[in-house]
Amino acid sequence: MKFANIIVDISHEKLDKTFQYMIPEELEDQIEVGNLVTVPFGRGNRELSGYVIEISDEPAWDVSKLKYLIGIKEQEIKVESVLITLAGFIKERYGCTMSKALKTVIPVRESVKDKEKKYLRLAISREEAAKFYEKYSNRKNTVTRAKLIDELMHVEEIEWSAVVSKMAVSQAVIRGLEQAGIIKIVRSTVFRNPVGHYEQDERRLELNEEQRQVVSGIIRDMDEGNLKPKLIFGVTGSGKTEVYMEIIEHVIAQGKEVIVLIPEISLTFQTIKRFYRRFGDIVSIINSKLSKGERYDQFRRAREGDIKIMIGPRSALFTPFKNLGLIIIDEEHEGAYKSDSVPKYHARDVAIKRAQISHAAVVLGSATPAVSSYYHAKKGHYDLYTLTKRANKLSLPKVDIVDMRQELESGNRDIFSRQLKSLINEKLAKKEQVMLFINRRGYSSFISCRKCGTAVKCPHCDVSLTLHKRSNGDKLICHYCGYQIYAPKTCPSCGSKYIGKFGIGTEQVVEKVRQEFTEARVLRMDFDTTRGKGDYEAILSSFEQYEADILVGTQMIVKGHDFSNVTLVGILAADLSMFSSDYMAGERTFELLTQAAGRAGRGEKAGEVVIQTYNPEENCIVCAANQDYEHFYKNEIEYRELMTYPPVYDMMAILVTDKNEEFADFATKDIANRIEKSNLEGLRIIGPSKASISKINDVYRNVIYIKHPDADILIKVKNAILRYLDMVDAYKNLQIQFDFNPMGIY
DNA sequence: AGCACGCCGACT
DNA sequence: GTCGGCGTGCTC
Repeated sequence: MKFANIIVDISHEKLDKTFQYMIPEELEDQIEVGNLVTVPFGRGNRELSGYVIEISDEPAWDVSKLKYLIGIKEQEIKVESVLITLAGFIKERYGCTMSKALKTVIPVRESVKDKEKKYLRLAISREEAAKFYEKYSNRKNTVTRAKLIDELMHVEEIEWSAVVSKMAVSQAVIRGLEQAGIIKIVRSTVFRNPVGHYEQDERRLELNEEQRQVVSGIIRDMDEGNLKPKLIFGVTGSGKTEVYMEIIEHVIAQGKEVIVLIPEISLTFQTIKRFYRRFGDIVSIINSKLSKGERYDQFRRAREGDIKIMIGPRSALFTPFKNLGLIIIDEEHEGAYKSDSVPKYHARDVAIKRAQISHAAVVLGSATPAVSSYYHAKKGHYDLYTLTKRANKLSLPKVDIVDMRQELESGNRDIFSRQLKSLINEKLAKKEQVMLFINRRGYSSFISCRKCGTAVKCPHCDVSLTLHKRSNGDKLICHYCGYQIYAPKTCPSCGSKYIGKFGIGTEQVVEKVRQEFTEARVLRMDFDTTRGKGDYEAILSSFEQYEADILVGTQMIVKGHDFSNVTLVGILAADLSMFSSDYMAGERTFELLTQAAGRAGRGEKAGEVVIQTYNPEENCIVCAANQDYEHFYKNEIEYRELMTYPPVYDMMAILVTDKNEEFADFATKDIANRIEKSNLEGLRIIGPSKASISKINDVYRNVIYIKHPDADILIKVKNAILRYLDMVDAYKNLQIQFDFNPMGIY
């Protein structure tokens, strides 16, 4: 007798566990992990479907209470079984429930109505049709019938909609011919193709020597069965995409499939077009703008072998390819690869896992590799390939660091340094464009009292409210819970009139730019101005077409867009993201600055970059200015080693939240004590402490960090905590969340 | 989630 | 005495 552990296909917390069923003898050798099966469930034995996630020889439950599963719903399991194994990995490592993990991994079978396409065909032989054609064309009132038959005799099959719209044949005619048995209507489900159609274009760029070496090296590794992840460290403009395409071509030629991950933000029309041109219809994309139905279609096309290359963000990782050969992660350092909702998985780790299961290769690419990736490459866990030459022979921009403390000392209290100001004027005069980048994260514009110093905070969250200009009166909005009030005129805590906005946001920068450079046309790009569907592209293309002189924006302006006429990039405040005690702040700042600086001088004209900062000696800023990754890395990894932070140690954040502050505190302490008592060698515990945002939406947040060089130990601790919480009744409703190697600090 | 069971009030 | 209101708890 064999037993199957099954996750039932219902999304509810209470059912979020496995249920064990007996496997009928006749199904015993058919059932595998990954099978979709039907089971009797509950008192009424209603039939539910569920996934088999484990098969065992021993019952884990009172046998008299076990039922037999009914049958296998779908034979097609190979892909699902890979994905379910992947879900198991996600559940285990990132600490979520199995059904949550399954839901991220397997596309929900929505009630998707396939778009039906109707085609017309002849129902009779061509010779017979010719007779009818004769007959109809000789009559006066049946010319359209004749026309349609004639067409069908030549092309065999026409789309219904084309017949009606282009040939101006009415429905009555079609129906008449159908009833006469001359034509038939063929229905077929068509998959929605979000890309549209492109001509394949055989022209390709000639690879340079360096690119060729990387390509042949990686291909050789793959063919020899060395499936260690490959990291391509290629400077901006070194032609990584060309390298990817060569490797992809090799994999496709072997009859295998490819997943290409790119950060959502750089999923631009150009990128897609490039892939489409090279590989044609076997390419598809998914992105967050696709509807669930469209997305499901794409996955189904992949599973049915219609497409071989899937391009998309994080979630493209779960494309149900049956014979996956390669996963490429472009811009692998991007924070977007880490999910910010549960399960908080990192696409890089999950990709490596999936590749391992399917014996596929993983290629990571970046101009500024994540510290952890470079660390793994140096340790020999990844194979390192480098591209040092800029394929298009552009020179690096000239970067200056301006010490804003000195500006202040010499009496300039403006947000623009004198140098930046004069450079902007210079560029404007030359009819060149300028990008101004403001790092709004962690320093948005809030209102505070000059007298008592308190900032106006959200009553439900432990954050300052952010000022938003509105025509009907300025508002203060909480970015976490959405709470909003009209901006007060006096300080709510001391009543002082000296209350005002503090800090800078994009809106203020635009205002200041308009004051300072009255002639300049200014565009703003941030979260607020890109909410609509095509907003993002609209702003970029408008700037591209020189409809503005200055583009002011947040992080999103620095990612991957090349404007040939931009010759100056101003980084208004480089250090704003470094105020926190966040161990990744340096890495993020370095990446951001390097990327921002890289936006200048992408055309023929040389570029200039001004970095304004209050910490001009800070390592990440100096290295970013010099475009010196190696030096930055060396410094950063020393710090991580010293502090035993990832990637040197693995780290798990344990977030404990509850509406009742005392209870949350008590529970967190209790959990921390349990961990401490376990006395695991080498385990380091930080906390318990309040999260840096200690309250969101009236829920109190505490955090504990545990660190250990071995990720498996952390996972064991996590599982022990979960078991403990399950045992204690008082913790039944306690919310606990895990984050493995978090991208920052809570 | 969905269904049975159960413990109350208002009906034939 | 019975029908059905929804509140509660379980589902291998």
